[in-house]
Order: sequence, then structure tokens, then C-alpha cells
Amino acid sequence: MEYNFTSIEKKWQQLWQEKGSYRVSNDSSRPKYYVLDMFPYPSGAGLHVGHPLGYIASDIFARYKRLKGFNVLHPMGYDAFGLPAEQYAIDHGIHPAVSTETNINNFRRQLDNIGFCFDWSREFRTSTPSYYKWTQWIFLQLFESWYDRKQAKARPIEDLVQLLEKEGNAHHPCPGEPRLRFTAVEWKGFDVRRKEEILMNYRLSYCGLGEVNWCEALGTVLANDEVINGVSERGGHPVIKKKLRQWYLRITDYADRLLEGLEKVDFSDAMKEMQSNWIGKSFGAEVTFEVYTTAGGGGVAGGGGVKPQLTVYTTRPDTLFGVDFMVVAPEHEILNSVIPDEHKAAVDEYLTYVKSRSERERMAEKKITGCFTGAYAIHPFSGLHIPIWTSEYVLAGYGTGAIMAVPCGDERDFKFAQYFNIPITNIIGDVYNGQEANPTKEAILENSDFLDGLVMKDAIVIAINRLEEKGIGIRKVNYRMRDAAFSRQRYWGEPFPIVWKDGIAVPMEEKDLPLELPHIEKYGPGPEGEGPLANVPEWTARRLETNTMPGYAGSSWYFLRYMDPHNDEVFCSRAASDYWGQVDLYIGGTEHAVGHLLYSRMWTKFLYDRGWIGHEEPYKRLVNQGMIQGSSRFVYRLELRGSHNIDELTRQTPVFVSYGLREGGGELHELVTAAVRNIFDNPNIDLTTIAVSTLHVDVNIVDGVELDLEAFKKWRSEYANAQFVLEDGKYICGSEVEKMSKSKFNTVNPDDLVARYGADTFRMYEMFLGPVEASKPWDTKGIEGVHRFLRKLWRLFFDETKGKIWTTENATDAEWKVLYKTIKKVEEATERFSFNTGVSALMIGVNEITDLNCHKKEVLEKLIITLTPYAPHVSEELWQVMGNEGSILDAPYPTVQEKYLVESSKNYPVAINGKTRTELNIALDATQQQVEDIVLADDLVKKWLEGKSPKKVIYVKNKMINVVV
RNA sequence: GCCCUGGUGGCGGAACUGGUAGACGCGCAGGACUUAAAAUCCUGUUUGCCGAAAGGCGAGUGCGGGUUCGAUUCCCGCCUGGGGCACCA
Repeated sequence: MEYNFTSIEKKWQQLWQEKGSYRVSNDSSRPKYYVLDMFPYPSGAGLHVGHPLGYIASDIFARYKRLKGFNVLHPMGYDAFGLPAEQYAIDHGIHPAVSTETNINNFRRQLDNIGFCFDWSREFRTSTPSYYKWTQWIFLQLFESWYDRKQAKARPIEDLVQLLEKEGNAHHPCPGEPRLRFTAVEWKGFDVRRKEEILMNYRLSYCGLGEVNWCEALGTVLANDEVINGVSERGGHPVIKKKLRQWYLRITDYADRLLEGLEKVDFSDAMKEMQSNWIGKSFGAEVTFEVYTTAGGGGVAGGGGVKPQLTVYTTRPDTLFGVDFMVVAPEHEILNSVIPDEHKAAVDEYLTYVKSRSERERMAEKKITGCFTGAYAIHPFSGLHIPIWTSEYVLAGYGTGAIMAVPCGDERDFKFAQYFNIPITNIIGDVYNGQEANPTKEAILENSDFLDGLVMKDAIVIAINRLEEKGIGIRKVNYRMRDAAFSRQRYWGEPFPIVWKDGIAVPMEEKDLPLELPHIEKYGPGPEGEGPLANVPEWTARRLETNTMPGYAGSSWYFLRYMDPHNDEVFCSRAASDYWGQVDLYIGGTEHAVGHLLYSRMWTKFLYDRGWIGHEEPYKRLVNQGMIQGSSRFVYRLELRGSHNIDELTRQTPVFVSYGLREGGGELHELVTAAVRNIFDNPNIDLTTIAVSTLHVDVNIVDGVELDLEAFKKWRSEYANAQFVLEDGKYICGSEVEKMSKSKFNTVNPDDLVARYGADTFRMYEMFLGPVEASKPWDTKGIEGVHRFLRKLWRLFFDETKGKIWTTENATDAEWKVLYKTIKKVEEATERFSFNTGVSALMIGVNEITDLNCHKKEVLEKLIITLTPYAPHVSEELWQVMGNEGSILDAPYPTVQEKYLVESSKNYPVAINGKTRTELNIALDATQQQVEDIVLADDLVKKWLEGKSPKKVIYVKNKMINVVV
């Protein structure tokens, strides 16, 4: 009987589905375990072999936990709103709902192929009204909440209104307008509009103005990476900064808790570091400088008699006397009032340049640019006039959008000063060498007035105290993180349940949710930078918000919905969320490190604050899967330019040369020359203008690096007559590791591999490729090895001619030893997500059992239980074949019998001065003295000692022995 | 530019807490079975030198230093691949 994986896999997939084997109940006596994959966006390109990597890993773990007796929730659904579907609609006129449906069906079919244990009865899509009803509902709760910094939690906005009526906002400063102060009496005096304006500045989801990359020609807002050198990636149209009305989430209020929460979760240190760097909490001071300018009449009192001031944020107030210039962001409002006429032209020119630059470019730029404003800040202690510059390296959104530059201590400031010839003040003596800045905090300050002689890190506090005393500065905690932009001028997203009445945002009532997305036929932008919904008359007539929510809205809470997916009373019942609690294991890529993970952590904290769920961190443990890269293959095409008829010939008969003959510079390989003359039957052909161009070729028609010539000719009609110049009778392709993508022809479709080798082989091979966390290139070649392993396993049960060969004899100690050693390794590997070594342990196990010629049921059935998470289909088949009751999915995971594994001695490596010279078998319970005696008596050791007496003998039990001479 | 991360045979990788570097698999080479092929099995496979062989000596985990009896593992500096940088998801 042969290993017929296709029929086995089909059979079991069908049976499992019929029996509902993957249905999970919210009511179980077993302990719960929640395994989740990051929400997939169903892209039109379908799955390539890189996508299922994380799903296979989580599937193995979910199945493993089930065998270990847990009630395991392992759901799947779709993050179905998003830009690609909308762009596809714009390009092809297909409604996003239609293309999304098609994509999802394809996605599902591909997933089913691989044999996952998802509970599909819990599936949902973010774009379905029954789901986004609750996304809208949570948005409304955010809108109706504010963050009480005293209690460090979100509270209903009515509570705030009551407080403001009682005591004004003295105890609860306004996060959106920090300088705003009013009393209870003043509050009561405000009109409705003013009150709403103020409340908006407290709400956790709020509407404000924000700068976006605006492309007039496309009529849309662009992402930073869609803007290249100031023009749109598509079409090359100019892009400028434009202020638009936007919704935001006040995630900055949660900054501290998002930071602290990292201590309670099991994420990698790298992940935690990335998140805390993103949050970017820093301690420092805001310092306000008087400004001297001749603009608008001159003198310290600038235009109109209002004294202009410049407030900067610094983490290093100790360097206050090393300030040589100030830099304000190009967007800084001070530029409107302090520039003397003679500097206006230069500054305007600079600002025009900056407007064309994306934030990304501004941050990445090495080239130094900037412009002197003509105004000066007055040093609060020395009274010196410090020139104020503007430069793109200072960003408006961070701190106050202005910095005090200390070139001797900051590398960027130093380079700026050097470039513009600004004299540098040294406040740290010898510690600054004049060649580069020194950012130390350990130096002793000089030239620093009241800070002279102090160590810098001690001077920080003293400087802040003095600034506060003088009333020109305050201690300040700052965050790099900004509030999250929560609106898009797009169609394919959740509509905001907001009605605009006289410029006031009025939330819709819960009973009117969901606010359904209207059907549209045209996907173009609306007027004034508004989204497509602004073109829908029925929509605008109701004065509904025309923005939609961004891609991450639906994915910020989906893990809760899986717990109770069909509930239409509430987003997730408290009973369900209390039962399942945190996601125990979350698997996904690091590309979500700071976006999705922070947003969903914030939403969870918010829902917890308001009492709708009982835990405040969504994910207990996070494992990051690496990327599977593509391994591209190249062919080298000859281009014969210069003579028209030859050019025509190469079009009809394209000529490709093998990798080793391609030659880069000038000279052609003689084989090529001869071949070309032969192909075109023209000995005098002019070869001096031949060029070789490199083209991607479909990796699926290349075996290793050898091109399948016939398949290549069929690949594209223009290659039907292709001619090849071979080396050793083969066409060898070039290769390179790149991102896996259709345009590079390096994608490999899992469907093909499953058809050829089966899902079990495919699953194991994906794991065998390397650690889940690591990025690695895909190479189909090695899959044979894993497939051979499964066939070899099969041969433990069946023989081609004899049929069934497994027996019910009792196993020997040696057989038990091999089995339990294997189980132990597999179990340990699975526990620590080292699935590649898990597969390898199974291979070794099967090799050794085969070597022992063991076909005993009691050994084999334990072995296949441990194999089940990795290769469920073949395991279930063999389980049934051996006559076992019930499904192997719920079989008890075998317990390792340690008694078979006990060893009494070990072959120790013996090293002389760190170099291994021999091996000695020594009892495991040997003492130091016994070991020394044995080792020093050994002839080989004596030889290496050359008569010298050893200094010491290092003996690490169960590890090694080292003799130091 | 900033933050995170990786670099080990021809290739994917193993070595879990500083203790025999290269498990397992691919590929390659040689062999067995076969009319032949497929499948399967066996042997070898980091590298240099010596040796018919058994084996021996040396080098070796991106590069250069350091700590240690001992470093792929820890520390410092450098080179280089990948991911992220707020409207791709």
C-alpha cells in the first residue's frame, strides 16, 4: 500500500469538516488557550509560500495544545477594508465589495488546502455591517470619553462636564489646548459652540486639522512612501502639504500605560524596544526665549507691540550655555511674525523647497539645508543674541517644533554649525575635540555661569530649577509619539457615525448603527480634498461625515470579536471575554510593531477602563515570524543594436546566453560570438554593439539554476522562437534574493506544492526551512527531503509488497529509548517554537526506528501522536488504520518515561589548553579527583602534556574536561 | 539619517544557560538493485597540508581587537543584508 497523500488528505479534510472537529465551545471544563494569527488582508495576488508560514506555526501550536488537553481557540477572518481594493476599483471599475469577495474566496480555498484547524464558524470580515457596527460603536465610546490623568483612566465625557461645571478646568488641563484655563463660572458662560469646541479637545477620538501630502492632480492624499522627491510615485505630479480636517485618536494620553504595559507581556526585547522608542518618552524642559527682531518696527518688542517669544523643548537644559543658534521647524508659526523684510525672500524660497519634501525625506536627508530668519533669541542668562534659523531637520510635530542647538554636544547641530559657519561655543573643555560633537553627560561644565564645575548629568536638575524660579521654563515630559490620525479621504472603510450640525459633530445614536456604507459607482475624490462619499448626494444631504476610518480601525479589536462572533447585542459579551481573556499566543510579522500593536493595545486599555472587558493587555505572548524572501532567477538576453535588420531579427529570434557566458564589460565570450553567427547564419554580423540585458524569469520554470528551455519558450509568446547559448549543455540562470512579489516572477504558489507533495509535506517543509522568527529565502528544492521522510514513516507501517507490517509485539528497552528520546526532543522544540528542530527530531526518530527494524504498534502510535500537530492528515490516517478509537486530534500526548533515558556514563571530550584531543568514557557520577586521575593516566593526554604537570583540570559535569598546562 | 534585526560548508540551517562547530535536510560525487528509468538503499562531502589507508597536524562561524582554562555565544570598533519610520496592510 502506497502513501497516497492526495486521497488521504481529501478524505480527512472532508471528515473533519463533517464532524465539526474544529468547532470550539465557549463552555468547557478544560483550560483555555487562545492562539491567534495577525489579521490578513485578502490581497488580489493570492497566497504565496511566504504567507502561510505564521499560520502553520500557530496551527502546530494550537494542535499541540489541544493534544495537551486545552480548549483551544484558533480563529481566522479578514481585514477586508483597505486601499488596494479601492485602487483596484479606480483602475478597473470593479466595486471593492466584489473584488474583496472574490479575493476572500480564493484565500479561503488556498488556506483549506493546507489543512488548518481554524474554527471557521467564527469567521467574520471587517467590511460586513454586522461587524463594523461595533467598530463604529467603539469609536462612539471613544468620542464620548476623556482621559482623566489623575485617575489614569478613560471616563465618560459627562463626568468631565460635571467637573467643569463645578471647578472649571484647573485640575484637568486640556490635552488639546494646554494653555487653556477657565473657571466654573467662565465655563457656564460659554455658548454651546465654544463648549463643544473645548470638549472636542478632551475627547479620546476627536476632530482637528492635520497636514497631509496633497496631490492636486490626483485629487488625493498620499502616503509618505507614495511621494518621491516631491512628486507622486504614480504619474509624477507635484505634491504639497495641505491642512485638512481629520479625526484623531488621543493615543498620547495612553503613552505611559502603553509603556508600562510592556513589562507585563511576553514580547521579544526587540519588539518592546521598538515600541518604547516609538513612544519616545523623554524628560527635559521647555524654555522660553525672548525674541529680538527688526521686523515690524524693530527692537525687542516686535510687530504690533506684542513681544514675540520662542519656546523650545530640550532634554539637555544643562547645555544652556552652549547654545549657538536656534532652529525652528519650517511650519513654525513664529515665521509669520519675526522675519525682517530683507530676509523674507530667502526664507520664502526655503519654505517653498521644504513644502515639496515628504516627512520621510526630511528625516532621512544627510544633506544639510536651512535658512537664517534674521531674528534672534535672547539668552535668558547671558543676554547674548542667538540667531534663529529654520531647517527641515526640525519637525513641527515633535516637542514645540523648535530646538536650541548645542553644536559641541549634538552631532546634527555640530554639522549644521560647521556647514553654515556658525561659531561653536565649547562648554566641556577637553572633552570636546573640535572635530565632532560629544553627547556625553559625564563632562564637567565650563563657560556656563552658575553651572560651572558641575557634572552635566547633575546640572540638568539645577538648570531646570533655575529656569522655573525665573519663570522662563518648566520641567516637561515629552513623547515622540503623536496622536493617531484616524481618518482617510477614501471610500472603502468604515463610515463615521457622525452628523455635522452647524459645525458641531453630533454622534449618532447606538440604535441607528450600523451606519452603512452607501454603494457607489465612481470612486474618484470629492471636492476640496474630501473623500468619495462627498460625491454621494444622499450622504451629504444627511450631513454625514465624509471621511472614513483607516485600515487599522477594524483590526484594533477583532481578537475580541472571535470570542463571541455572532452577538448582535454587544461587541463581545463580558462572559465570553472573561472566559477567553488574553490572546495566549499571537503570531505575526514585525512590520506591525508600532502600528497595529500599539493601536490594539490602546483600544483594549480603553475598553478595560470603561469596564467592557476585564483585561487591559490584548496579547500575553507575541511571536514574530520572519519574512520568506523570494529567490529570483535571471536570464540574459542579447540585444543587438546598431543595425535595423539585426534588431528585427533578435525580436523574432531572441537570444539568451547562459549565466557563465554573459560577461558584463565589453567583450563577448567567443562561444557567444560563434553561436550568434550561427543562429543568424551570417559570419560577418557586426557584434560591436551587442549588449546583454538581465531579465527576471519565472522561478517555477527553473530547476535549481537550470532553465527548462521548453517551458521557457511557452512562458511568453515572444520567446517561442528563443535561441540559447548553453554552457555544458545547460542554460544556467543567475540568482538573487529579493522580496517575493509577482513583478519579480519569484512567487511560488502553495497550491502547486500541495498538489505535488501534499499538505503534510508542505507544512513540515515550511517549518523545516529554518526558525519561524528568521527571514529566509524560499527554495523549493529541499521539499523532497521532507517528503521522503513521510514516505519513510509510511514504510514503518506498510510494505509495498507485503502490505501491513506493523505488529502488536512488545517493544524492547532500546526501542522505547529511541521513542522517548524523540518525543522529548519534539516536545521541547515545539514548546519553544523551534519547529525546524522539531521536524529534524522527528526525522532522526524515524531514521533510528527504521534502523532498529521496529514496526510495533505501541511505539508507532505514540510517535504519530507527536507528529500530529505537524502532519495531521497522515497521522490521523495511520491512527485509524491501526484500529484506534476516536480521532487522533484528541489523543493524549505521550508522557516521556525517563527511566528509559537514564545514562550512567558519558563520552567526555578531553581538551588540552582548550583544544579537544581525545574522548574518554567516564561515569556521570565521577568526582573531580576521579576524573583527574583517569584523565592524567591517559596515554594521549600524557603525550600532550610532554611531561609537564597540569596547572589545573577543569571538569564540567556532563559537558567536558579541559586540562590547562 | 534614526530605531530594530541578521551574517556559520556549495545551499536552508543545528549547536537551548560560555563547554566536542557543521545535527537534520538539500545539492553534489561514487556505489548497490534494475534491460533501463523512477523509487529505494549504502558510502563520502568545511577547508589546507601529510598519508595507500587508518589517521595525524593546522585553519575556520562577515572583518579587526578584547575578556576567559575555553567564545558562533559576552564586550568594543568596522563592513554588509533585511524590516520599520506614523495615509500599504
